[in-house]
Amino acid sequence: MLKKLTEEKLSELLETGIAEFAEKGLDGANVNTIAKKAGISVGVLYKYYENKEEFFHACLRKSLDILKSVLNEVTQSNDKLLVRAERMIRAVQDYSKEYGVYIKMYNRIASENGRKYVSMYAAEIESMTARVYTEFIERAIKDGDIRNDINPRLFAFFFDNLLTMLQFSYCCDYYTERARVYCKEDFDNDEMIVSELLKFIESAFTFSRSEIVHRDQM
Amino acid sequence: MLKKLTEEKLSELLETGIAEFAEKGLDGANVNTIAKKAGISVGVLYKYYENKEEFFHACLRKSLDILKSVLNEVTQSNDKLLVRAERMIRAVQDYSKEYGVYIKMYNRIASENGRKYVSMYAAEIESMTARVYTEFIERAIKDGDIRNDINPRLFAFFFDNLLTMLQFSYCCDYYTERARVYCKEDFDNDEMIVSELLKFIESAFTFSRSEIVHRDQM
Amino acid sequence: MLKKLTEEKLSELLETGIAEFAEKGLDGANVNTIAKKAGISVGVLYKYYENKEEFFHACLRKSLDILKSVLNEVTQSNDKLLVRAERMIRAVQDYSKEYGVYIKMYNRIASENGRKYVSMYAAEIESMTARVYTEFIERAIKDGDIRNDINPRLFAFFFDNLLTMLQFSYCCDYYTERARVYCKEDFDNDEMIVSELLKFIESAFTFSRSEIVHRDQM
Amino acid sequence: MLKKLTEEKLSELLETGIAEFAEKGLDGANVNTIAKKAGISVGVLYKYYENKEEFFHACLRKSLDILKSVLNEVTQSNDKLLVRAERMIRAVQDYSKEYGVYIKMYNRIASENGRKYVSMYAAEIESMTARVYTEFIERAIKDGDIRNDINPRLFAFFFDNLLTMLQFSYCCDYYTERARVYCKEDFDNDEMIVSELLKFIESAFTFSRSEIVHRDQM
DNA sequence: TATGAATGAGAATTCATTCAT
DNA sequence: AATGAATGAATTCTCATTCAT
Repeated sequence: MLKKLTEEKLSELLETGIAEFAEKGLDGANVNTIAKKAGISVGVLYKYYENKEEFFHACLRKSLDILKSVLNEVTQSNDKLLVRAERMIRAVQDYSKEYGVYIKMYNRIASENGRKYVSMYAAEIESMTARVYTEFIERAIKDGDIRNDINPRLFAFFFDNLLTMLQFSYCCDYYTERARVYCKEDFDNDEMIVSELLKFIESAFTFSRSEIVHRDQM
Repeated sequence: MLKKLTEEKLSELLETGIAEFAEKGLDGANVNTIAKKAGISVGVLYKYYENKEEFFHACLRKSLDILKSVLNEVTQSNDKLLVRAERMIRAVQDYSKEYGVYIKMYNRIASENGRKYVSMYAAEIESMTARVYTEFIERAIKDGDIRNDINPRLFAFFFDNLLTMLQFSYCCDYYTERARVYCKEDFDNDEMIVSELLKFIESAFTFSRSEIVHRDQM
Repeated sequence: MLKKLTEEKLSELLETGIAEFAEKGLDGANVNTIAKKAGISVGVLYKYYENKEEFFHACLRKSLDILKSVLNEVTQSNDKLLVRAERMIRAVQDYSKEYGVYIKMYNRIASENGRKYVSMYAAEIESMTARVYTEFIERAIKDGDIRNDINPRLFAFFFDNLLTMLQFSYCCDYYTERARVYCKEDFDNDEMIVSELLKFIESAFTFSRSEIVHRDQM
Repeated sequence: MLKKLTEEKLSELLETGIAEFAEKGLDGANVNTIAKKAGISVGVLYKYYENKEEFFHACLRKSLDILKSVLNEVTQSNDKLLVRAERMIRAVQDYSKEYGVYIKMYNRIASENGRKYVSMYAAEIESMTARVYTEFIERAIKDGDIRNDINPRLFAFFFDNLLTMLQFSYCCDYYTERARVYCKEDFDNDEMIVSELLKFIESAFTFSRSEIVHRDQM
C-alpha cells in the first residue's frame, strides 16, 4: 500500500489489537493476523512497537485510558452517595455496550498471574476510584448522610466489587452467562437491575448494626 | 497396584497442569514442561488426552470440581442467612490459601472470550450456587427473616458477586493488589473483612426501602 | 525420520555447519538449510544448541580442536629447528587438503571484529604454538644452534606468520589466488615451496648482523 | 556546488559503509543503519547502488584503492632492498592507525570463500605488489646485492606474507590479540618490531645455503 | 530529485504432536 | 504400554528494497 500511516491508521491498529487480544489474550493472538486485519504490514507494527508484548501493553493502556476517562466523567459529581451510585450503575449499563472490548481487556489483565506489570496496572487503575469512593464515603459519614460505624475503605471496596462484577456481567462471555443463570430474563431488564442493586447498596450504607440489633430478628 | 500408580501419576499430572495453566494460561503453558514437571513422558499425556486443549479442559474440570465440592460443603446448612454468610466468608478466607490455584483456574476461564465452551462452564458451575442462594433467600423471605421487597435472584447474584470478588482478591495477583489499594493493611485483617462485609450484607438484606424512606433522607 | 540422533549424526551436523559457516560466515549461513543438509530437523539442532551463535561456536571449537591436535602432533619432536620447520611446512601442505574447512573456519574467526569472544579464541589457540615456538628458539640459541642476537618471541611470531599465511594460501580462496599471483605455477610445486621457504627461514635464524656487516654490501 | 555536496555525501556514505562492513561484514551490517549514520536516506543509496552487495563492493573498492595508493607511494623508491623493507615496515606501522578500517575490509574479503569476485579482487590487488617486489628482488640479485640462489617470486611472496600479517596484527582484533600472545609488551615497541623484522628479513635475503652449509651445522 | 515509511519475504526459534524404540 | 527424541508447521521479528510523496 505504501501509504503514510495516518493517526487513524495507527488508532485502527490499536483497535484491531485490542479486539484480538481481548478475544485471545497476549499469547493466543497472532501479530501477523492483527497487522493484516488492520490493513498494514507487520513491519509498521514493529516500527511503532518494540515487540508483541509492548504492543499488547499499548493496547491495554489505550483500553484502560478510555475506561479511566469514562469513569472520571461519571464520578465527577457533588450529589449524594445514592444518586451517584445510581448514575454509576446506569453508566456501566450504557457504556458496557460501546466499550465492551476495553472492559474485556481490563478483565484480561486482571486474570494474569505471575507477571510483574500486573500489580503496577492494578495500583495505577484502582487508585483513582479507591480514593474517590473512600473520600466520598468519609464525607457522607461526616455529613451524617450514612451510618458512621463502617470502615470507609472496605465499604468502598465492596461497592466497587459490585460495580466491577456488573461491568464484567455485561461484557465478558463467562460473566454474562453467569448473570443469566442467576438473574434469568431479569438480566435484560436494566431498570430492575438498577433498582435492585440500589436497594442492596442503600441499606448497606444506611443502617447501623445497633439499629439492626434492637429491632432485630434474622 | 499398577492402576493405583497410574491414577496417582495422572492426578499429579493434572495438578501440575493446573499450576502451569493457572500461571500462564492455555497458550502460555508448555505441554512438554508440564509432563516433565509431573515426572511423566508427553507420550502418556497424549495417551490420555487428545490434545493440549482437551488436557486444559481436564485441568479446568478438576479445578472446578474441587471448588464445587468445597462450595457444596459450605452451603450445606440450615442456619439463618447471616450465619451462613459468615460461614461462607470464612470459608473463602480459609480455602483461598489451599485452593488458590483452582480459583486462578476459575478466574482464567472467566476471562476467556469467544470460546463456545465458556458458557457451558458458566451454566454448570454457577447453576448450583445460584439455585442454593436463591432458594435460601426465598425461604428467608417467607420465614420473615429478611425483608420481602427484594428480587431473590438478583440479591443472590449480588451476594455471590461479593464473595467471588473476595475469592479473587485472596488468590489472583491483580485482585490482590487491587484489594490492597482499597483496604490497605486492613486487607490482612481477616476478622475485619468478615465483620465489615457482614455489616454490608446484613443491612442490604434486612431493611426495606419504606423503612429507609420514613426514617430518612440520604 | 524420527530416528535417534546418533553420535555420527551429531558429528555430521557439525561438519555440515562447519562447511556452511566456512563458506558464508555466521550471519550468512542459514540454520534451516544446515539442518536440512545434515538430514535432521531444525528442532534437534535447537535441542543441542541454545541458538545459532552457540551452534556456530560449537562448529568453531570443533574446527580449532582438530587443528590443535594436528598441530600438537607436528610440533612434538626433539629435532633441530630447521628439521622441525620442514616437518611443519610439509604438514601444512599435507593437511591443508584434508582439513581445509577447519582452516577456513579459523580464518573466519580471525577476520571477525568487535566480538568479545574473538580475543578469547586468540588467547586460547595461539598460546600453545607461541610457547612451543618460543621455547624451541630459546633452546636453540642456548645450544648455539642459531644466532643469539634475536628476540625469541618476535622470531617465533614471524615464523608462525609465515606458516599461517601458507595455510591460508592452501585453503582460502583469496589467499590461494594471491599465492598464485605471486608464485605462478610454482605454487603447485610443493617441493619448491618447501625448499624456498626453508631457505628463507634458515638464513633468518642462522646469521647475525655482525656477520652481515663485516661481509657486507646489500 | 550541488554536485560537490553530493560527492562529499557520497564519500561519507562510503566511509560509513566501510566502518560498518569492517565491523559486521556484508551480512551483519544494516543498510538502513548505514544510511542513517551517513545522514542520507536509503533512497539515495539505492539510487547509486543496485543493491546491498553492490554497495558493499563499492566500499571494498574504495578501501582497496586507498590501500593501493598508499602502497604505491611507499614502494616507489630506488633504494636498496633493506632500506625499502624498513620503509615499508614503518609505513605499515604509521598507516595502520589511520587506515585501520580499510585493512579490516581487506581482511574481510580475504576471508570470504566461495564467491566468484574474490579471486578477481585478489588478482587485481596483489598483482601490483607481486610485480614490484619480484622485479625488485630480481634486480637486487642481478646487482649482486643479495644472494642469487633464490626464487624471486617466492621470496617476494614470503616477504609480503610477513608484511600482511604485520598489518593485520596492528588492525584486526584477532591478530592483535595473537600478536600480543607472541610478542607480549614488545608488540607496543615499534622500534623493536622494525629492527627484529628487518633482522629476520635481511639474513633471509643475504645468505646462500652454500655459505650456511660450509660454516655450519644447525 | 530525495525521502523514509511501508512492505513482506525470509530467517531464527518454539513447541504441539508423533511414533520408533 | 511408556518413552522422549525428532519433527516441522507456525510464529515472531528483521531488514533489503520499493515507491508515493
